Amino acid sequence: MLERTHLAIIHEVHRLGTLTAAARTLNLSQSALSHAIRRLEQQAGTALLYKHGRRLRFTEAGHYMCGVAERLLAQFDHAETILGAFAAGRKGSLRIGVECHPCHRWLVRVVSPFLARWPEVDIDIRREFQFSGIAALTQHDIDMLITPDPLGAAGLCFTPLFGYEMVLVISRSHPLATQQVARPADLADEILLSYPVKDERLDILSLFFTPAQCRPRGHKHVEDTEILLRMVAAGRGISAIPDWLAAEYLNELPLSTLRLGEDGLQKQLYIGRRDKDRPAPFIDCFLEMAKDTKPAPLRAQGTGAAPQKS
Amino acid sequence: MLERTHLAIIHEVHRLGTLTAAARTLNLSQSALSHAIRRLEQQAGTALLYKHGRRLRFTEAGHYMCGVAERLLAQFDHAETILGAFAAGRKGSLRIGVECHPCHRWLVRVVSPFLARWPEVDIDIRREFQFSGIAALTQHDIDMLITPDPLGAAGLCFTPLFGYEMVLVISRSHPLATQQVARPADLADEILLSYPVKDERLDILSLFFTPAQCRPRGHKHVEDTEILLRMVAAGRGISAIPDWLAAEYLNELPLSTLRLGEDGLQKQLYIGRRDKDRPAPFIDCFLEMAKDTKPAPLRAQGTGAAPQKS
DNA sequence: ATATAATGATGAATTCCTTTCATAAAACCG
DNA sequence: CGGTTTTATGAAAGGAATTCATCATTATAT
Repeated sequence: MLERTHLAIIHEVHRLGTLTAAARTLNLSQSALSHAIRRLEQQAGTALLYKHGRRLRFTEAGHYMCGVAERLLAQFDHAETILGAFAAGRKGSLRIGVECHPCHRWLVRVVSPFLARWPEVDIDIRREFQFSGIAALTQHDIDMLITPDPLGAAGLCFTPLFGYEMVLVISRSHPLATQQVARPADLADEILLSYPVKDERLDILSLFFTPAQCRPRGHKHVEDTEILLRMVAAGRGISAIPDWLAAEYLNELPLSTLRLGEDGLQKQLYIGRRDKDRPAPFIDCFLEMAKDTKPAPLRAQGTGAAPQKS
Repeated sequence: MLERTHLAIIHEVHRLGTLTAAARTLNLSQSALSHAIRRLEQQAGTALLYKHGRRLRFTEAGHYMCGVAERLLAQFDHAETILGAFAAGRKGSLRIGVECHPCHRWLVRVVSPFLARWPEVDIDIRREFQFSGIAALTQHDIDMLITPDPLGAAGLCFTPLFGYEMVLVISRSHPLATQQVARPADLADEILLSYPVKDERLDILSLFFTPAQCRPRGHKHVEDTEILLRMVAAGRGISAIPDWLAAEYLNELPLSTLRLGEDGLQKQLYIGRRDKDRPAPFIDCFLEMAKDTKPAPLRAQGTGAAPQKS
């Protein structure tokens, strides 16, 4: 029967390349590993490793088991961590996924007081997901997901946090800076700057340009908000960001904001979790604190759309 | 350390409600389960079960472990199922190298029915090799190699697939189109069109021109068969392709085929693999299917050499 | 109430599986 | 060709899981 030790052995052999090295890190003899693998292979009826020179290589089945090992060992480790948290009289750990690039600043404002109040709870924030954030949540890779796109999935529930408006940011010296509203056609000759996210997850493309059958002239990815906005201020492109984020920068940089279309691009941020999770009190608490933390208030001094926000 | 057996015990106790019942389904004694849980609890430092009447109830931590058990056990089971599929030879992947540019159409005719028959086998076709196809095969970069040049290498074995003849294709309006046979000297003033392959791997050069100490006037590389033959038809060059491939195009394009030299340029296609590979049944099956798939039959209506094929 | 059945807990003994030890075989490296 | 590194293997040792026998507790039936 496949056991955790088998997975650990396979994982270490994969990581270190040799049985001998793996044996060292596992505090076992090389012989023990060799025997263990042999036994597993006999039970499974298929080889997992084969000798290539004096090293080992994985067969297809072996490679498959590597993947299994990586996933399962992580889950074992996590389970033991949580068990330790229970033992220590606290409740556990909270892994939060964020599918909203600019949300980082807001999230920090939620997490800081939470950590103070639950000193025993570990928070882990993840932004990269193998597939989607939803999948990560379903598969227990994370415990909560902050996202503007609450795609329905069985066993999940989403709570609205706050509404906001995606606004266009342009340099204050841009010809359009005097307008209140931007239309797709106005921007056909611009370079769009965005976070490095798939096109279909960029609202300005999917909800603004594409319906108007129109595209900006170019599209570049920028990781960092500060740099992105400095590039916009320098007239090297345009971008779309949440109104509250724009508000934070209107004092510092020569930027103007415009509404995207007549009605603006209205969005809503949600927090999702598995609905049949044990009701750990600190999870509920995090949710409450998140709901009570609105984005930094707008200072009504920029131009264009942002100040008119509801 | 948390082991699979712990999870199995917790899971069964949760499912059946009592240690005694769980012990029965697990083929263990009630005592074994009791001891195992006790050990785990001591290591974890927290209780998982507590007596309620003469039954057992789960603590918070125990409930959490139930969830972990359910998820992890399912993954263990699934992993073992897949491992069984590997062992039974149903699952795997087949990386096929092709050292024969025009073989693509033929290969598709082998692969399609194969995929239908082995739904769990993934096929990956590779045409570019860092060194040679033979090296790729020896180094386990591919699992099979389709090639007309079975260069001997230790540990490899080659199975013949079918014989064919490399024929010269020229435009039907070419002065030579009336002849049956082409000689190197006839072609000294032509532009040779070929797939982008090293000169030494082009049979028309190494087996036809070079022995006669003669070269065509020019040599250009073309990736695509269709385009190559259209260029030939337009009189922009000549080329050498397998007879069966030529046959497919003789109806569509104004082409003529000529035999290369008195005896023609006879070739044979082989399929090679490592001879001490664990004999996965789907590999043998692929080989059988490849042997049974002859190239599209010749339609004896072209001119020149092709119709005389053996 | 009391006997009876069902269930879990526990310590000691035992069994079985894992690990180690010692050694061989193979492969790489100068 | 030795020296070194690495894996494979059989036998022996060690240790952890399991069983056995028994007790304690609680529910159920009479």
